[in-house]
Amino acid sequence: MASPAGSFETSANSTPPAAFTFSSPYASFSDLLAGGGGDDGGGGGGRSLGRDFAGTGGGGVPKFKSAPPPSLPISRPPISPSSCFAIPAGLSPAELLDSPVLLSSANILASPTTGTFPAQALNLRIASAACRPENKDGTRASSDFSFQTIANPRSFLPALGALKGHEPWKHHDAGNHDSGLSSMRSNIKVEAVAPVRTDSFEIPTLKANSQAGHGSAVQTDYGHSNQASLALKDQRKLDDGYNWRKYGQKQVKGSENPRSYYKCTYPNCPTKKKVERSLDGQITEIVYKGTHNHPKPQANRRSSSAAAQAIQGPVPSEASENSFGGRSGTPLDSVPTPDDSSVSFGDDDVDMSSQRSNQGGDDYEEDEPDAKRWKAEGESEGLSAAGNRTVREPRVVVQTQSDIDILDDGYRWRKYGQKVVKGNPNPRSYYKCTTMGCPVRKHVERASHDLRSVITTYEGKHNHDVPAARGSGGGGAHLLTRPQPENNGMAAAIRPSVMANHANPNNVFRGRPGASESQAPFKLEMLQSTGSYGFSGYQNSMNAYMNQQQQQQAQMFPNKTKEEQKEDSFLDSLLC
DNA sequence: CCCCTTTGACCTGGA
DNA sequence: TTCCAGGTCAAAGGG
Repeated sequence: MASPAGSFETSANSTPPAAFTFSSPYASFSDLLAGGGGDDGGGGGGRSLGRDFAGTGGGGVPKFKSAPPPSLPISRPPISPSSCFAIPAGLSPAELLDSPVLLSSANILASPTTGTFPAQALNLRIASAACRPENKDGTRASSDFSFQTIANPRSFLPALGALKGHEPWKHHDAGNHDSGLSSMRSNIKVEAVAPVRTDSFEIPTLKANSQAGHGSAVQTDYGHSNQASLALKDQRKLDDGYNWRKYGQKQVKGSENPRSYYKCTYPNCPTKKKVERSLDGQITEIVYKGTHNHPKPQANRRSSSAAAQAIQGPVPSEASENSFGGRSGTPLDSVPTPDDSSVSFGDDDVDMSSQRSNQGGDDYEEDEPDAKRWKAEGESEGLSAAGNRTVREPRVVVQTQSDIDILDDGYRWRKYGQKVVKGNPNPRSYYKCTTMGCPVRKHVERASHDLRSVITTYEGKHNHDVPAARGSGGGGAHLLTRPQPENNGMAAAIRPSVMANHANPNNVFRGRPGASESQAPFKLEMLQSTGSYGFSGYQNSMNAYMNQQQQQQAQMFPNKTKEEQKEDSFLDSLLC
């Protein structure tokens, strides 16, 4: 099966789907609204949801697979990472990635939900691609985009810790006390410490329209693409601080890359990971499953990672507090890095594992993104209050690439996995609602035929209100992730698809027309012409609702609010 | 001897 | 019911 990056690369190199272009027809989100996403190369015009899904089903996949291994257009190495990525002091690259700076172009396939690039897969694949031999014709594929990378993202950790790691425990304790729900899940919130976002250091940017305009000196070169660094990176990717035992390997259909299966060797630790390597040995994908229920092993562990650590060198101390309550043994272990996959996915490491262990589940892996697992979870979770029992009823939202910004549906999501599923070469990002005790998950993937279309499937019902919008005051950095009233009609259109199922009796949307249609998909047309669907009126309710929620949140999470305000103002300052 | 990888067979769930 | 694909098991072998 094609890997996410494989798809990305292929898309870039091979004949793209008709609907996929790298030169965005939309200068802005509002342009998209005006354009309606219909003039995207002839394939998208007036395209219906059904058509999109029909397209997703598979026809293109085999073609995808059959295509020769593409080479990613990479600008010429070597470029110093520092030269290709100038980040103001104190700025987390992760935040940068969430900022409109990197989302100004609709061409960039950022995470549909967070606006963050799927760097986990992306950077790995990019790294792989960078080392890939040239095309048969002796050239690297030309393209209008290139990738850059930060070879040693740890250099940004101080900023990361300063920005994102402040008071992580306090932050979550607040939430913990606030709920009578499971105490386990709420214990740790790693989003501020090692969220998926933090793995997004290596990012694609468009050569042609690199985010100038936003004051961020983002260049577009693939720095540190030499084999040595990549070898080290690969080593680190596998060597994420935990000890793994390989228990299987398979040749996955549709992909020339063998997939290896690893288990964490720690007793009773349910964590597994899949590692896919390209033929040249480069890691192309790492997918984590489950979460560690233990701290990382000490530095003197037997694994070869010691060597990597020696090379890595020490890391800021604040980062070490971010791992397992600061009990982490080594700097390396404790630092979330883009390459430290276990950490990047490991925001679940803590909360989920504790929950699991407390529940006495041995190999129960809540993070299993598969439908199977979800089903099992739905059966076993039972969940909190009666009436809140999870009903895994997929709801699907199709959005265009340019709608990435509105995929923030108001809830806060934590990415816990990613997987390439059959029928779609694009990776499916798995997210779960960060509100403790909330069973809702969603997975997001791009349509196989129209990379600008994003399919979001919601599972379960939120048992809480929509959290207060971060930076709702209009901070620049959140303009995209937190849509503003002028252009967030689609965001509002998305949100109720979740909220409609609220168990909260105070949910102001209870009476919203169509609220009972919990499974009714929001179609592309709905997203593109909100007015015709009466969402403009809904927006008013939405705004009112958000205000209400913000007030509540301000009372419930004063620290959090301050914290986020700090973040917002900080990010705002970067955009000035 | 221990730990790890390899690898073919087996299991399971979905179509 | 059958087929298929993904995931897992476990024996064998190597370092």
